[in-house]
Amino acid sequence: MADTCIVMPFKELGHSHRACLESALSAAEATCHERGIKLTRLRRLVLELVWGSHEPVKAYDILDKLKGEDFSSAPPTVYRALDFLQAEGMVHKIESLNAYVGCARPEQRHVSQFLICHSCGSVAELDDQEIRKLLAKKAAKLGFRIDHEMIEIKGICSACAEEHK
Amino acid sequence: MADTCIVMPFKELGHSHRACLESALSAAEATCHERGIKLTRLRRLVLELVWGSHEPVKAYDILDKLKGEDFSSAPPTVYRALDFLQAEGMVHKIESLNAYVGCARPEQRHVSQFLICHSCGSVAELDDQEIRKLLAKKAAKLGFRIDHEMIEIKGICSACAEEHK
DNA sequence: TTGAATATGTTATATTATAACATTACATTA
DNA sequence: TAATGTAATGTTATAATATAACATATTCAA
Repeated sequence: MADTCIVMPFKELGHSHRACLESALSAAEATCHERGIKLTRLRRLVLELVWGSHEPVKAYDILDKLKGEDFSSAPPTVYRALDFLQAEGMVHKIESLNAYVGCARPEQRHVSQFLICHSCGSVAELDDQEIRKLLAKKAAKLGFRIDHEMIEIKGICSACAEEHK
Repeated sequence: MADTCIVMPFKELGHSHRACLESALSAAEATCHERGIKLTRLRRLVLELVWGSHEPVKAYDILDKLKGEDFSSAPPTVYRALDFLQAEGMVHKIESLNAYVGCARPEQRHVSQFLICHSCGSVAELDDQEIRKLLAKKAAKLGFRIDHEMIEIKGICSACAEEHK
């Protein structure tokens, strides 16, 4: 199964979230620079807040946290920043949760499959060509042309399964 | 690809929606009878409204249509009916649209993959074992135990593709 | 330095969904 | 059939999510 790219694994033991966050921020900076777009202070801050954990973050929770900063904390502020970050692949929206997760690989456009642990709430992101190919094949069989795929799988991650054994 | 069960195809030329609706309602009646649960007048009406078309229907649109009937048209009325219908497999929620579609096979529990045409808005439903198996394999590889899968694919159905040729 | 484009602020409101408690309908059985 | 319990629905209020529309500020190129 060399086709499975794990864009973001479930958090492992000894995960340094500080390093994780910093790497995500530099990837975002680099990508913006490359694309000639701006990671403004607001956008960067929202991105940091989304990256606060590996659990999906809600727009209004971000909004609350913005209150400590010198930004307007009216809804459009955060939704606009999220729209930008989404469009640039720096965050993904989890549709079934109305929440957002950071993406570690904004520079590389990809199609994600999300695994969501409903015990610890954390999310892993895959970019699996085999899954995509199979879906494409099935769709083609029906004459359907795919533009966008939403795949969100809920269950229990291995760490949580261990714990409750 | 004998593994692909098309629970609900895209609407075909000459589709008789009257027959389609009636068949869905009898399937619902039969399933309720079998399970010893009640398809009350309200639930039946909401189910009919969801089955008004092959396009996902919004809760508040159903609510508006309830206004003509002698039911309360406060939100809980419709959400409760939808919750019941969902739990019994008579409707499915399309998470990426916050909307509901009818299911023609409530008697047979299944896992759906939805194809959503963003030109005509209509939805097809598959229950494809090959897709499920592949996802199960990928998840197992990561020690993830799947409880629930949401697969919503957006694109252009063949009829719409023909039309815009 | 001015004008166009982009980004953010602000106010209001739309949309989606649930909590909490009251009432009604209905089936069971004493 | 009256009493009782459960399921279903009604009602009021509010929570949670998201966008419209217009105002202001910033940036940057001409």
